[in-house]
Amino acid sequence: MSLLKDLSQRFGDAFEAAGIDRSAGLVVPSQRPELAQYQCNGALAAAKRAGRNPRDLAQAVLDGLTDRGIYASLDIAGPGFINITVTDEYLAGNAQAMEEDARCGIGAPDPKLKVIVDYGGPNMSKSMHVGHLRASIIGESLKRLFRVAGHEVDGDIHMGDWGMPIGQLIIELERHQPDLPYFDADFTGQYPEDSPVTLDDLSEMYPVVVDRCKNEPEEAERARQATFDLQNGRPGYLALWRHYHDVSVAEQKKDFAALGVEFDLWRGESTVHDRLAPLVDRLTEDGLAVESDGAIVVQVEKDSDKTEMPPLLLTRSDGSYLYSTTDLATLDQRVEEGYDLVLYVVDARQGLHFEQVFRAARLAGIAPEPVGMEHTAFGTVNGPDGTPFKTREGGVLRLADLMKIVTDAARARLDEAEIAQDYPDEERDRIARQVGLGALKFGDLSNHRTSNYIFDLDRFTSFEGKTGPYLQYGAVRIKSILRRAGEAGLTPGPIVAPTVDQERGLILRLLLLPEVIERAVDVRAPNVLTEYAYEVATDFNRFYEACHILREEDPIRQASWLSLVDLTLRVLTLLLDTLGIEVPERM
RNA sequence: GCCCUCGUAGCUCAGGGGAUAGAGCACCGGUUUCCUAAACCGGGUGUCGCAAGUUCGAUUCUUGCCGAGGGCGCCA
Repeated sequence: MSLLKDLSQRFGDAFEAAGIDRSAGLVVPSQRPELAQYQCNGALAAAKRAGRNPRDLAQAVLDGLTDRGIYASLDIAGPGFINITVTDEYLAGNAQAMEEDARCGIGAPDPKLKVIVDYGGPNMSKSMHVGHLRASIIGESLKRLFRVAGHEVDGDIHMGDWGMPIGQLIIELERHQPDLPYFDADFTGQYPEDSPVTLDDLSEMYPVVVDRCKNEPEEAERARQATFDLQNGRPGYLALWRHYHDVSVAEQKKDFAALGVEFDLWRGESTVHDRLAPLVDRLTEDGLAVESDGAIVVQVEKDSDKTEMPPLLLTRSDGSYLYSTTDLATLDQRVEEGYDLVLYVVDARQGLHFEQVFRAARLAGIAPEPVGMEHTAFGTVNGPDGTPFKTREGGVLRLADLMKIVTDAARARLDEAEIAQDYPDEERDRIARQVGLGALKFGDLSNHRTSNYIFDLDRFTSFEGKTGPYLQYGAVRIKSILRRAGEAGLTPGPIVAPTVDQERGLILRLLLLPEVIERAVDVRAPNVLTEYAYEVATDFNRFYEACHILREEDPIRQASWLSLVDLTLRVLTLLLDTLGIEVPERM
């Protein structure tokens, strides 16, 4: 059990003995570290409900505490705060228990959930730009976070591969190469095995055709028709779709791998295409889906709505399907597969869409009440003018280019460091990539998920202060110590009571890990982890300055410190890994 | 018009019913015969957008207003 849970239980017992609900015993880290290590505020809130004096109640709680030997001091402050400081022996015992636990004290979740994280995947045909950065790394981080917390988790890219963009790309290719067999409805032979286009071709074609469809209604109509034909199984279009799909996936697998993003499932809208018609039929038979202006819709408004809620569109008036349809069908599939919680890591601007889909899913019984559906929204990356970021040339910044910029900056920093001179080129390249990506990911993830933030290249290419590399550097320092200690034949031993402030501070920090993980899971926010990881690294760096492990003469103390930094390294590595940040061996 | 998100230090951002609201950057200064100085130590700044309300206590919750961004049936 974590230290905070242990203390909370002890105080809960004492509150119960005083006739108050045990939940009042919640113990949290002190907001005034110079006064105490922990505090319990329960007496304040409980006293007024019970009609008692807060300070008297706090005193009664203190009187009712058992095992008083673990406390170094207990006192009542101000209107009724209980300030708690524990003994160094108690701290050491908790740290030792954490060091011995394979999960660093992170408890099992209750209940354990089967979770699917939908990263709001990219459309086919588009190479990734900075806009995709947030969905990818926030989604990846949340997936890892839930896994670390003990849940069963799958990450699904959920590609946008069955909607209007495909129809648009079909008519655009036909415009360029009308003689290809895919466009001949009467063609009965074998379609070519090789794709007629590369992803670069698709990337070029896409904005052109989107623009034309916007300005020319007849082109938009053709794209709609092509989408409809594809969705209804026209063989040439299906064959072409397969090519589009394969070249897109091949490229995206490379991009995501370079970014360190690993999907368990490479599904997409097309995965559920067989379920679309039956789903619409079913909802129509149930009377839930109705015809409206030629389209089929589900009315999702509630009496409690303060404003009109537009219906969810299941089909266009031509009978073709939209992403609402595929999202609903995908949800249907996920519930069948036993997922308890679905997280949609998608741009906040799609909030209304998800509200509609979730409501329709509840109404239709697709997702019964216990199944959680959440739009884990994230904000936009803006330029200095407050609107979505564009490069100086007015285009989008490609993700691959951004990664090169940060890697080059890290390499330049490495060149300045004398210590890196003798590293093999291969290792230097790897370090540059790890550090650059570390800066990039930490910089992005340390913003709160939902807030829009201003794109600042300097933030992603600076490696000092509150940055990813600061954390990596802390971990590297520990690896160096452990390496040298090993060479000197030193071995870690039991963690003993701390005697130095910086040592005590580090232990106090490390012991908070289980609650930090819980909090991050609760609010689905990686920045809870970045904040804590920075504090851990800072506390370690202070300890490092104050306590010279290899030079320490007392072998008991030295062995204890080796265990302490080993635990620190495990915690840091766990946090960085959850953030998707790698730790080099040296830097 | 309605709905959603946001408004915190010069800049970029955290935080959150509790005591004295934090960090990085920037600026000034200090630390290296010692485990990696991508580090550490010191130096100061706030009408927490404005106004009411709930509360023993509000920057945090509620409402209204102002400002920014976004969304509102056949795009995703």
